[in-house]
Amino acid sequence: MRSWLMKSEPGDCSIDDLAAMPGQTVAWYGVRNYQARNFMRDQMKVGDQVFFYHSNCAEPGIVGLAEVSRLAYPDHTQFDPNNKYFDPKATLQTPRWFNVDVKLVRKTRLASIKELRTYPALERMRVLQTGNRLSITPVDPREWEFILGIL
DNA sequence: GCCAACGTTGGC
DNA sequence: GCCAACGTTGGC
Repeated sequence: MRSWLMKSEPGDCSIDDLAAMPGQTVAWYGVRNYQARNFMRDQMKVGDQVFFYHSNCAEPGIVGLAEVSRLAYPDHTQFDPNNKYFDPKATLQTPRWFNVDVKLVRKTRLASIKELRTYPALERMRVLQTGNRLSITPVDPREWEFILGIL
């Protein structure tokens, strides 16, 4: 089992939005970055652990634990011309974008990016590197355990 | 709102 | 296949 960090803009889907979803589950559609897509399509398994992270907001940071609840399948928004994630180069036969489903495990306190940066144990964590823009990053097992310990 | 960092696009 | 221009991300 692997561990991941997945960013979501709270204005788009916050941890409370996730908690209010049927089954507390959300389809992680809209990823349009190949590296992030490949993580979902090629590596994520049902049961993988996820830190749910709020990005591009007043208080960015980890706000909950989640898990992968469905293997990657074609992202339906790529086929819809009226959707902002529409991709004219994608077809039903050759979809370009995939997403997993993510299910809430539990909300946590906010572990802000500012706080996370204070821990030497996390100084190599992907999401804390300057210039990192990947919305999905693998989390080292030691980093996962460390963060669980401070939540 | 600023802007640094990064990914993508497209002309050559 | 290079690389400049452009668009986006996301912390601050």
